[in-house]
Amino acid sequence: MALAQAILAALIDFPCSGYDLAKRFDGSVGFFWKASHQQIYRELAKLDTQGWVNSETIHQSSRPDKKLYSVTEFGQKQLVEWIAQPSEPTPEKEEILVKIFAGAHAPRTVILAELQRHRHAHQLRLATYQDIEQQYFQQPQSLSVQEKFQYLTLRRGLGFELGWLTWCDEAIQLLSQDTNS
Amino acid sequence: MALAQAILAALIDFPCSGYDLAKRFDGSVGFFWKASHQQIYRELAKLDTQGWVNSETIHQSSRPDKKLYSVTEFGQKQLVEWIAQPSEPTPEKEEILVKIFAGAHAPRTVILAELQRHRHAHQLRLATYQDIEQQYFQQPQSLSVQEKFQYLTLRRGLGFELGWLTWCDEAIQLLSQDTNS
DNA sequence: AGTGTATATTCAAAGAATTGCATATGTCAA
DNA sequence: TTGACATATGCAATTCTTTGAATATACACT
Repeated sequence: MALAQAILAALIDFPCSGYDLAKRFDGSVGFFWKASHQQIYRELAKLDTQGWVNSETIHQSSRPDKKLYSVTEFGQKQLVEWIAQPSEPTPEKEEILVKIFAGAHAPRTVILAELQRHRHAHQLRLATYQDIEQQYFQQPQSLSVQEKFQYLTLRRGLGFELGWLTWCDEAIQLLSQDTNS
Repeated sequence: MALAQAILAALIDFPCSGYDLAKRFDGSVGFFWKASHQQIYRELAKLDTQGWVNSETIHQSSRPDKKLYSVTEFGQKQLVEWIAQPSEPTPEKEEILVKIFAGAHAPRTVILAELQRHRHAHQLRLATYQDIEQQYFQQPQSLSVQEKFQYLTLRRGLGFELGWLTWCDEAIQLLSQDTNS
């Protein structure tokens, strides 16, 4: 499973606590690997016992104590080895496509409403990604190595959302033509 | 979980056995909802006890007996109700993007090789989808209702694969420019 | 004084998925 | 006749994920 590696990838440049990691997952890694805070805490504990990360308890006066996690050399080695192992494209699991597949058995209005909802959701995400692109990635040629890789994940996000948007429009158009079923 | 609904959707027009369903999942529904045969058998048994499907044991002389499953009226009602419930876009889980996110820590050649592998995989899938489009969906305007919905799932598949292909090319191009790290 | 929010971690139970195995029968080719 | 392959279904063990909590501190607002 790639959760361990997603955590290592997020932690490697910026050591932080489980709580911070969970928040970080909402903003960057989470765009392509979602994880709840429970998942993250459990995985961190496991990585700790395996020696892939180190933890250091930080006593805080104004807040609850926290554990600061950082990737060990061994952990980094494991991450690089995992990257080198060939992997298949992750199998798709798309609820909306299951709905469309069975769409002939539901009222047309229901299908169209659901398509509109999705269109809207993807529109919002697209706008978010476009904002990030505007703010941080104006000149793709002059990016640092780190930034180039981050830029590429953002580009994939943009492509995803644009693709969904285009498809939603196509679907709405095709299904609005006739009114039967 | 949408596995139950994916099974209903696949079964509703063509009643069949678990074995046939598993094969069917490889060819159509499986493009957007993967499931192993164990998953399918277990879920069918559950749907049977819940009354969402009926099963009829067919004795075969030349082959092992099989159970023919068909969706009940109650099952169909459940499916339509599920379709009407708003759902969020399925959270992404993409290993290759985790790899790219951590890409600065791995040798550039490894990253490029992995991108090439993915490019190839998506190329193959795109070709498959294009073949299906050529064979069955020449005139999108004159499709039956059933076919329209199937066509739309195919269109999403085409968009997916084309999007991946475009991104792989962009990534390979950007990462080939310099050779550091 | 009470309510809400942010920080910070963890447990327990249930549900889902994966992996590997086990069991049959029949056909076809080497 | 042996081995591989297609048909056909299922169990068991493990792992992974999800859901719903519980616990604790501190600050800000009303």
